[in-house]
Amino acid sequence: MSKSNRISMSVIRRLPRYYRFLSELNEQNIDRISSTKLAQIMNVTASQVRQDLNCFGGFGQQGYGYSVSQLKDEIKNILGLNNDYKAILIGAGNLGKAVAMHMNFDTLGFELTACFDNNERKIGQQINNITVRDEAELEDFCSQNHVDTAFLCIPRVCVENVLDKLYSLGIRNYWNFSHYDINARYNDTLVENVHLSDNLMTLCYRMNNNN
Amino acid sequence: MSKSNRISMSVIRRLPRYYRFLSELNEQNIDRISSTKLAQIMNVTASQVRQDLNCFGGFGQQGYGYSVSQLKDEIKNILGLNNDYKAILIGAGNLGKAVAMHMNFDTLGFELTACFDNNERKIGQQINNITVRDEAELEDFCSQNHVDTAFLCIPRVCVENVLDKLYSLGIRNYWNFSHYDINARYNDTLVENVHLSDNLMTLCYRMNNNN
DNA sequence: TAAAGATTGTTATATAATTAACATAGTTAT
DNA sequence: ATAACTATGTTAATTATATAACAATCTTTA
Repeated sequence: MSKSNRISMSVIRRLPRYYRFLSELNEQNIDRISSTKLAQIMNVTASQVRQDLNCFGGFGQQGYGYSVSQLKDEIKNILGLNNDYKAILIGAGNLGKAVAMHMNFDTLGFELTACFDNNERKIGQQINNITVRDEAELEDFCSQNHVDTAFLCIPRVCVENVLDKLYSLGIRNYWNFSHYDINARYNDTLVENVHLSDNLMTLCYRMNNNN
Repeated sequence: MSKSNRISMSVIRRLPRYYRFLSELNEQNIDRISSTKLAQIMNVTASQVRQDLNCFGGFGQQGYGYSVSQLKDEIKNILGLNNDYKAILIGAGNLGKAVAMHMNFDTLGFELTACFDNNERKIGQQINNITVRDEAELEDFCSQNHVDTAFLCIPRVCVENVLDKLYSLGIRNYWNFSHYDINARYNDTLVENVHLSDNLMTLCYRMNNNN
């Protein structure tokens, strides 16, 4: 984390991609790579690779390149994937379940510690060793357990209500699958949005204009 | 679609957001809005709003602003949401199910016409009036029915195999939830990726550096 | 161990995206 | 009908991002 003046979002959003490709190379027991080679594989320019990496420090060596496993670990550290941020999931519908079952949170810096829903039929269900709790227990749980992040997998109309509660309980970080604009209501929050329908609309546009 | 020389991806990816906010305004029976007002609501600059919209034509009127419902419809047309692209879903696991049940495809320019899985237990299940078919039927189905797009909700290791088949059947548009790099294998394809873990890693980074 | 080759880190250049400025044209109020 | 506003469309300026260039330095080989 040597020279972190202020890293641009463009760079930050590329880091997971570097991490993925380096992990693959590592699994293939390739222990050395040049920016040119890595750029080819990732379909970017070598310049970009070198500039991106140099935002965080000189991990390479002239005439040699980069050590795959070292670089992978560096990026893992930069991303902070060794963290153990406590997360709760709000909404145990299809999307919530998919998210809970599909992701390896422990390799992503998180631990899913609880799951809440307000639907009678969902409460009590098991998802990956976690029992779905009644949303009414949210306040109790959050005051008794440290919670860093909330994953919101509930319909847009339900968000405001839940968000106000979560915010009042001190939660400031959100992984948001709804279309509710969290930052507009609380601007001291940190939000990553997953707008699936936006993504699909973009595909639609591109299919129409084929580009 | 008047002055569509070449629209930048930055602009294209903002269109769904405009569409969402305009739809909201429309539901609130607000029939008129200025770029300044819209920009405030969306937390962007008025310049950007005007510039973005003017990529596609002069939808506003000096001294008045924009008609909300007209502008909404224009953007809907630009995005091509009136289309009826035939889509198939590959993978009826949690993620695939979530996607199938959660999205209103008809409002997004698509129609989900079939769903495939290679897991015995999944085959025959019903998802939103669609029966999960055996992946072995994929070839038959695609030759008997027109298919525009495939939604890939299968593990990375399974993609290559399925992709080769889909490509050979003429499918060139993909909504990809796996980490397989489709464009690297077939560069004449149109791909929108949903990389959930990349997104979560980004959140992790931002929590660490709180920005 | 010295010369040739490779590849980084970094600075300079080019391109893209965003924001600002403003003349033009329509709206509103009197 | 006219004057005072309002807000667009568009061009200009600024800022951000991506690419290219290259000197510095480590590696490899003979």
